Amino acid sequence: MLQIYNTLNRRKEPFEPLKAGHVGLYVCGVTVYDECHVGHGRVMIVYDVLYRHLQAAGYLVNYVRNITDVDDKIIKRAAENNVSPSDLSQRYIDEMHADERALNVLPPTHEPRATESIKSMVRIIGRLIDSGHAYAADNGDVFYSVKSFAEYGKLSGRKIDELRAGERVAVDEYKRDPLDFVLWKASKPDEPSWPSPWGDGRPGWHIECSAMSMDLLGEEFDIHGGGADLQFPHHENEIAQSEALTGGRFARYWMHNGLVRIGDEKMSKSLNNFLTIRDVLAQYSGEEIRTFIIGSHYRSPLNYTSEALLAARTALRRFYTALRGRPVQRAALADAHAVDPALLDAGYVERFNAAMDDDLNTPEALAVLHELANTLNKEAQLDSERSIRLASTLVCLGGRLGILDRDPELVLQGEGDSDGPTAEQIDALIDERRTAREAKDFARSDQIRDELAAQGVVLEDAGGKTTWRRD
RNA sequence: GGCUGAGUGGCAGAGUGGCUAUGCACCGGAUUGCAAAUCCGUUUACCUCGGUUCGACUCCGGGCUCAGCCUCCA
Repeated sequence: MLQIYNTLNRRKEPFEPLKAGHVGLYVCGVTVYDECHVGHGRVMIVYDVLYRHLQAAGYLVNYVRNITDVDDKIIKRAAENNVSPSDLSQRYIDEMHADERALNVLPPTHEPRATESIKSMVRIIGRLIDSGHAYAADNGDVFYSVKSFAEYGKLSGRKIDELRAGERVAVDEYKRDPLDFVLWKASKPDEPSWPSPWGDGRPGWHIECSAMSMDLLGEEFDIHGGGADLQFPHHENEIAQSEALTGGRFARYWMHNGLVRIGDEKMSKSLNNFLTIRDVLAQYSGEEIRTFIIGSHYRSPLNYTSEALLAARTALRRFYTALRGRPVQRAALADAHAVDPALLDAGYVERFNAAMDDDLNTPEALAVLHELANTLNKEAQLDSERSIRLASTLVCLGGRLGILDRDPELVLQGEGDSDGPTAEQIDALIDERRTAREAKDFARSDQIRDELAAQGVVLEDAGGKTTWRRD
């Protein structure tokens, strides 16, 4: 049974969905004013792995991940670039989708944009004002009254008094209390705006997620996820708005992924120390990035280093080497819910599931795959029944993590790699080398191997045959 | 200052109140014409000080160090 660490209670809890067999999952997506960086990539991948695991466990998952496409930064960046905010956000949405494809991230069930749910936001804000949880200020802004919600702080473990003592909240003359946050922002003349009972304006960030999640998942739903940096104030505010509105529970399980660091510091736009997914893709494959991400537990901080990326590359090469030449019925494994158990090794599947059920312990799951690869390597015969079953298990379980779904031959031979000799040239040299070896002309044979090695091509003689791969 | 969380072998990174994590690296061996890949074996741990316990890296408390949040942030 799946256990999830619930930030609300600070412990692992058995996952019990509201409605048997169904899961409503909401994840805070990105604000689209720039390219996605590795930290965004981690969110995409972590919840993609959760999505895949839930599906494999037989759940019908309604996975919602929003797009914030109205925001101060978008407006500012659009003005700088002399384009409309909607053109700017559309451009970065397209780029985000390209990044996701490169990282083998499945599209969520719904990907709502904030600008498509403005009516819901206005309705919610109106009700919050009616019930005394919000107030309209004289300048057209609407604020949420934090002290009107007794449980404020329950997610992040803060108390209103302590926050107040911090004295770091910006003072705003229109706020009744410095802790209050904006639900609706009056717009300036040249900014995007929508009509509302409080004048033309646009929504605050926090209300967007409450509106979109409730629109698509209902007032109460199963899992809400996002980066650890959103815990406070964003998620705290979502809870305050939503539970004040409905009087009931909002999300039942709160999941927070750890942040990506670089040089022991959080990778972020504001620190300007980020690498975009695109930057990294110039050097490493999406699958390598993905393997790097799932190599640590999702709640831990993760340091970005080239050593770690190279380690991920090595790990993948080991898996693909183990799979090379072994027949696998890929088609039969494609549908995660409907794999015939007879095709798989029950022991490894069980260990893998146990790791994943333990709050998505992907490093442990990966360790199981390494042991599986080891067992597979010991099975000398490529097409024995056992070999096929083990290889199928490796591919199937790898697929649950979103890796190992490519043709080993193509991966090892550097699919799409344009530098270096062509496959035909390599094959010709291998032929020549074989002739030399048969004549015991090892000088020539080694010369050919060295020349290819210098061009990044590694030859391997095994079982009387020579195979090659690009390094 | 307050609130979270973390400190594991050369590196990355799981986990457990007493039993091999795993991968990379290192060393030795098998295999190979030599390599590569693979297999086998070996070495190196649990921040610190107390407490609980027959026994703690694992539980409890103090300390130290680090990170995140308290302002937009995945």
